[in-house]
Amino acid sequence: MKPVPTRVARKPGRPLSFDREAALDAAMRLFWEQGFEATSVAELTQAMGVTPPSLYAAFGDKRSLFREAVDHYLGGLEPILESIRNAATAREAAHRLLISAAVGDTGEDTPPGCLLASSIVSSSAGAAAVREEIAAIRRQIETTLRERIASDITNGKLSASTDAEATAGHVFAVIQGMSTLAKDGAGRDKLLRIAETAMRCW
Amino acid sequence: MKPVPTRVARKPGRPLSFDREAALDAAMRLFWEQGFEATSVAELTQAMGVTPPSLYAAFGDKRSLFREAVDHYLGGLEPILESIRNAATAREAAHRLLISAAVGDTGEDTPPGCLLASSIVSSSAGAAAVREEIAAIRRQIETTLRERIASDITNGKLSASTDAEATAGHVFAVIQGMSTLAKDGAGRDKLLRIAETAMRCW
DNA sequence: TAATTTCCATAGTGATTGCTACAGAAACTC
DNA sequence: GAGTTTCTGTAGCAATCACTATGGAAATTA
Repeated sequence: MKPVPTRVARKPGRPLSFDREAALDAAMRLFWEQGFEATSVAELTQAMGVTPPSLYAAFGDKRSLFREAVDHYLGGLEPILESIRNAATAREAAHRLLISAAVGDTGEDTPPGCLLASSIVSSSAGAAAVREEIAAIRRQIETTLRERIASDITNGKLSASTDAEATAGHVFAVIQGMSTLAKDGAGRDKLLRIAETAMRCW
Repeated sequence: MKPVPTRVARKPGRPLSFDREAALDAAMRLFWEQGFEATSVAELTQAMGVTPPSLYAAFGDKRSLFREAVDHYLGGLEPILESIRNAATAREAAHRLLISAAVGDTGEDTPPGCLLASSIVSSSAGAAAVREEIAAIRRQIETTLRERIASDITNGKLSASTDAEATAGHVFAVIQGMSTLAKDGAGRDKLLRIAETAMRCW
């Protein structure tokens, strides 16, 4: 059998005239800074360097673009959950989450705060469905941490009197809160010290 | 001199046909639930039982109404700051703040979460000024708590190695975060246990 | 080159945004 | 009652919202 010539998988017709990844990154930054509802499609097209029809052809509607931006921000949800499950101890998992949040909230060339924590905390009735999607992601991370804590309790690594739900909830509350503090002007050093303070209750 | 008859201070002309306080309360609840930007004036007028011209005559514009709603929510900022300053210890002040937040975030006939914490965390460029006003209130409360902690350090009630800024920031982060957790479905019991967990780092 | 396929720019859709002009109704003072 | 003052309801303002129909340009394959 003659080998089929390795054809470059190229679709017929005119190719995209813009860098899809770069455009998505620009959209992510805008959502990160202003939130989902406060960011208009007009602002998005301008920041992405793309006209409205191209945006809708490439990303669907505003909600789909936002979902993709969130995924682009997280770099996939599953790796995050896995890193929690695979940490040596629950305490270390929590510690890493807090430090990552503090650092991520105060990047030099990214908006302050956390996209996941701040882009839809309140919403109009119309955007309630989008809000719930993001809330589900937040809850998934929290749940995974709670299960990791519960696992350490069973293994004896943590005191049997530990309240897994409250401990995970506390870590998560601090993460959410640090995002607002960052948006209100707090710097990386302060956030890192808050993270260390939060770890003292373990 | 004949005493001037104690005249009831009544303005001439037709009086307001609606209860200003009740209308403000309705507006507060809507802002509390949906946030500042996601709440439209049309929704407000409907919930308040008032037509647009009456709303604007009584409260100015949407921003002024929001400011008044925030004040109505807090019951004045100064009493809160005073209760922090007058607490027996900084620790007790923090404890009370956390418990009040947990309880306030989970009222039975009020929206979940905290108006101050969740109504403008992100905003469009146009509402950035309003956002900053609320951020200033948040910072004032945090600063007052930090000063109360610093005071206890000087008095020897707290270890000299205590990081006042990080400790106050931690309390504040938990308060902000609990609001999001409440909006995501957490109940009062869970929030109260998170508050107790947060106090363990003292 | 011809045919095909896809993308892009212009322009505009109806709906909603915060806000207000206008006219008339209502409650006051005298 | 007359006159004044203020509030209310209708109706609509320009601007913006998310989104799209259409015609033509561009890059492909054959």
